[in-house]
Amino acid sequence: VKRADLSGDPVDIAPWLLNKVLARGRRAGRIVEVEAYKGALDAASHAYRGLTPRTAVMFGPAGYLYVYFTYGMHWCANVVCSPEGQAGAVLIRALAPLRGLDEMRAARGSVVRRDRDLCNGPAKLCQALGITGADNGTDLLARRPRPGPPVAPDTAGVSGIAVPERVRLLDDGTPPPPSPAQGRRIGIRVAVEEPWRFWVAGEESVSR
DNA sequence: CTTTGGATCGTCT
DNA sequence: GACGATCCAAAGG
Repeated sequence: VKRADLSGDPVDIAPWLLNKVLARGRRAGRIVEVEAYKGALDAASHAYRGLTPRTAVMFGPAGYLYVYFTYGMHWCANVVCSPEGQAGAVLIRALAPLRGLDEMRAARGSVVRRDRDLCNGPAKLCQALGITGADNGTDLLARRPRPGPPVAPDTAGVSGIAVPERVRLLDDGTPPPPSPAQGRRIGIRVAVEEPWRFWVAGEESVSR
């Protein structure tokens, strides 16, 4: 994935992101459901009211991860797609699990029975991949994990040097669906009518 | 399968 | 001080 491909109108970028891969360490899933948020042009966007500490990442360059906390307990992840000073983003709403299902299941808890329930929601996929506020501002296009200060036992490699598993956006060659399903966004109170949600038709891992 | 209500806290007014 | 780009358990069909 190239940064230029992610810089533009979120409504165009969103369907383009379908069938790309979101990965962290061994865990990976195919993006099957997204929503576009058009920043200053979109009353439902967190960036609608302008630059705040929370929304700062959205005002930066494209290809970075915007993570926010909601409902007092959940994290959700967005791909920033900002052409020149705009603050657009695409919310990742669901993944079809590809690899590291065992780690996902461990991270999600024993509640989950079916594989399709591991990542079929914006907060569920963050839980499955271990995405939290600590990942806000991550460059999704960075080639390699850079050595970081935090040396946690569970992330330390054989060498003893911490190798944080960073969230990445990958293209495994699967093209976006030629004609994705499209409809209204979910869970918002304003700009409800805009058809800026896109998903892979017939995919079972799309959110309920 | 669907519907309903509770949990819980960062963020901005 | 109000509310949210949600999830889950419980209960009913």
